[in-house]
Amino acid sequence: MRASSVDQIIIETLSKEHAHLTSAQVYEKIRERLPAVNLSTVYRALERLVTSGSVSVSDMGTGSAVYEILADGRHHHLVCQKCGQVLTIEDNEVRELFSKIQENNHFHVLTNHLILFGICAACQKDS
Amino acid sequence: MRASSVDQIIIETLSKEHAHLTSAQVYEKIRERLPAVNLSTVYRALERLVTSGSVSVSDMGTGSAVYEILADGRHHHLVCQKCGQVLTIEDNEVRELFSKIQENNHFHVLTNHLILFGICAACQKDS
DNA sequence: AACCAAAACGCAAATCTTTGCAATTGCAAC
DNA sequence: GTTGCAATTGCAAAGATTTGCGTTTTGGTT
Repeated sequence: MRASSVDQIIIETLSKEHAHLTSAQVYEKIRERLPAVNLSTVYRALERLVTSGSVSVSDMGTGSAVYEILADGRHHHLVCQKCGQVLTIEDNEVRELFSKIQENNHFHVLTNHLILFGICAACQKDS
Repeated sequence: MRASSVDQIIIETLSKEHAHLTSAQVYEKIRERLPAVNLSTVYRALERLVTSGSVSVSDMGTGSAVYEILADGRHHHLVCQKCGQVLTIEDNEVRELFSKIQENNHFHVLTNHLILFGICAACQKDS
């Protein structure tokens, strides 16, 4: 892989934001520095970064995928299907399962950002 | 929810197939019995069935989501990012994690079909 | 410095999925 | 049976993402 300026700027942007950004949001952000960049170039750069493991992509059920830098501690998310609330859970809650799956199946898990859908505590009470 | 004929036919179709079908494949199949049905109707019916828990949807990284009946024993998949091979793992390997997450976070997990990406044993040897 | 192959890019088109809206249908109460 | 309302549908358009292809850029080699 070559050092693409788009890749670098996306990493810098996502590192500064520390948030889930959609492709469109990433596109807008990096256009401040690369005004002529094309959206498909952003998609391809994001794909490279996800494959290389520096960025995570997740479908949180909002209609478009969201991207996030993976530099700081890994984490995962619980998305409430009723109220849309997003809970964050730490990686150690999940890593154990991944280890077992790796042992049992001789499969090296690369997925680094899990999204689980369900119902949060508050919405469970409501019903 | 009302008894939609499309919902019923999709369930019957997926039950017969016992496979991962794309929305386009579902569309073609049910057109044999409902020739005038619209693709967006199929999408909406699939969404209902997924929400109600009778069908699972997963992005296996093939460009389009795949749908599967959930009637028979639940299972999950490991997708090799090198060769594309799909391994099936049983629900008990995963249910334990879900239980812990439910306890720790008072969150009722509804996700019923997990897709984990990684590298299979064979491809690990190759590299 | 010139050259080459591979990687990245822009653009347009294709593909996949969702959505707004008006029309239709099914179910239940009357 | 008909009336009313909400769920479902078709259609067209919008939105999200991927892809083919010709061009440009990059990094390494001569």
